Amino acid sequence: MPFTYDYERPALTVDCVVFGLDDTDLKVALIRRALPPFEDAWALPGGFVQGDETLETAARRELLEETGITDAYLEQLFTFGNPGRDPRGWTVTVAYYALVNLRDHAVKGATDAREAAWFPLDALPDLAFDHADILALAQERLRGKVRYQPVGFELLPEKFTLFQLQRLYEIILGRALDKRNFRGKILEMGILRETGEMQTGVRHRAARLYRFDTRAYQAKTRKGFSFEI
Amino acid sequence: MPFTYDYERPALTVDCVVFGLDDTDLKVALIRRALPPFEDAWALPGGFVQGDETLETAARRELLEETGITDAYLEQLFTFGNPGRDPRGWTVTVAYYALVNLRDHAVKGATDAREAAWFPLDALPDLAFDHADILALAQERLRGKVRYQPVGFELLPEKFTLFQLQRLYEIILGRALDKRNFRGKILEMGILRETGEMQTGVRHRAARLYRFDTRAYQAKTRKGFSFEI
DNA sequence: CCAAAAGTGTTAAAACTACACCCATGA
DNA sequence: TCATGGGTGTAGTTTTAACACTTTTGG
Repeated sequence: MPFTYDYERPALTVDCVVFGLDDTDLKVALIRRALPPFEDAWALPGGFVQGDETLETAARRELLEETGITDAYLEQLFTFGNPGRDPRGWTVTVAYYALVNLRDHAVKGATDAREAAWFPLDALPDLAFDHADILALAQERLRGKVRYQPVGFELLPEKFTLFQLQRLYEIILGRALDKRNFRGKILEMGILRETGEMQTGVRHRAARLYRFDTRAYQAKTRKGFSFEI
Repeated sequence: MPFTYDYERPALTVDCVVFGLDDTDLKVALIRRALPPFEDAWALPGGFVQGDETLETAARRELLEETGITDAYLEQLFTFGNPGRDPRGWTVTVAYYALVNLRDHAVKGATDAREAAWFPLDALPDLAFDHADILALAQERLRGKVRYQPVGFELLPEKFTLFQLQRLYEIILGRALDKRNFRGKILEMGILRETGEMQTGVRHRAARLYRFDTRAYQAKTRKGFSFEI
């Protein structure tokens, strides 16, 4: 059943840049395309938006269908609409970026009979369409955002050590941070709560586990506090 | 000549939130709609994107056609695609915000036989579609952006006094700033150049006129400088 | 002479930076 | 016993915030 319009209309897609963090790297989830164009090339998970869903709903749906990821932190990044960005014709894509923790979303992805894998940012394959541009913009946005909003926690498990948090910032910002200064500053903010639990199964002294205290953060934010690393 | 597709496609529009600054207020350019839906209601300037132009090109074209504004600072804001946001059917809009100085773009706008006018942000009329949401988001984005990037200058004439610049920040941020601290900080940055000229036609002591020094800013930025008010 | 903004320094408090050692644990 | 991170305090420096008066100009 075809659709007919008086004027030319674009195809509308969403694409997701999914960041995950492991012990040493920031990684991105990519899928291998099963169909032309760019058949067999790696690409961002994404697909066509349906007329009865919001853009964010479409992004979450595609994320689930193509990588098995649910409940990710998701935020709109930018809309790419250059003529010529898709060889099939006029296609506009609304790009999102997502933050997940790699432990929970470790090896899923083959759900939709498509191959999916995590790639470290410094060893990316060639990407389909203008997905390399989208990814570069997402990385830049993440670097900017992480300093002024507590989004980094989305990349960690619910309970985490201060060292994990520090390493997260070091990886994203690309520079070393001073341990004592970092710990002092972040604890001073009063937006972490001790869980009372300790790390287990590590081959060094066990660290305290903290949790991000959303309520405290929101309360402080209303009183003029602003997060900054 | 109709266009036929296998799947449903959205209509794609751009909308522009154009900010202008006068002596006391931040204002927004609105146009009065000539056609249904929302006939005679005030709305953001904008319109349909064509298949052979970029999104930004479309935004600039609509801005020119509907308000006569050219050469504005323009930046993509957010894409709104909720089903139901347009009573005519599935319509996705890529919103931009623009910064212009009101002196140069004072009373134009009636170009396209449409009524256009500047409204202060605290006395807005009811707006068509979800344009009130778009405008609110643009204002929030501007408030955030202006502190970390030197975009405020786009709202001023090319040559401006330090007092004009300070008032700009006071208006956008909504709080008073200390004169000596502000002047010290901004001059310290080394991104303003004295023009050697003075204000004329004011009924008080004439102030020095400065110009934003793009080259100095870029050079400093490459060396790690980062703008912050 | 009045109103309005121009222009100009200092000081106290707060925030930031750099820096080093002992402790606990599992391999 | 060794490697790995856990955990802790201080001093010097820099940045920020608060604060008031004289000057110039046009009306």
